Amino acid sequence: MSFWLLKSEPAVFGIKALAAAARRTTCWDGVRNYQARNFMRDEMRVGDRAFFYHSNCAEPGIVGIVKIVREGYPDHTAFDPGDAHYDPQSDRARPIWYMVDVALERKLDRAITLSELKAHAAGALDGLLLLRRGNRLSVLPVSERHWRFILALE
DNA sequence: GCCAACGTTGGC
DNA sequence: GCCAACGTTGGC
Repeated sequence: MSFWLLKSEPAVFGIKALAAAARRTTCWDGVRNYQARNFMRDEMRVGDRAFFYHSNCAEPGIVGIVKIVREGYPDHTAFDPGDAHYDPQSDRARPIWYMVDVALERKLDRAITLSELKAHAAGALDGLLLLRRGNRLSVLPVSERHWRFILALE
């Protein structure tokens, strides 16, 4: 089993929206970055776990845990001219963008904020991609060692 | 293939 | 709202 971190803006789709979704499940659509796509298309497996991270908000941080319930498949929002993530380069015969389905496993008892994670940047969380300067990846792997450490902070 | 311009991300 | 970082685009 592998571990991941998925970013989402709470104003767009936060943990509350996921908790309210049918079967507490959603497709992780709209990712338009090749590296992030490759992780979803090629590496995520059913049963993998991911941190649900709130970005671009007052208090960025990890707020929940989700599990991957469906492996990479074409992101249909790329085919829809009315969708904000429409990409005319992508079509059903040759899809460019992929997504996975995730289900909420649980909300954390408390949010683990970015500033709290940063406090360990030079120690136990050295190498965590989220903390790399200027990191903008919205889907990124987390080592098992880092996963366990972060959960112990909760 | 280089690289400047541009758009987006995301913390603050 | 600002701005640094960085991915993408497109002219050459």
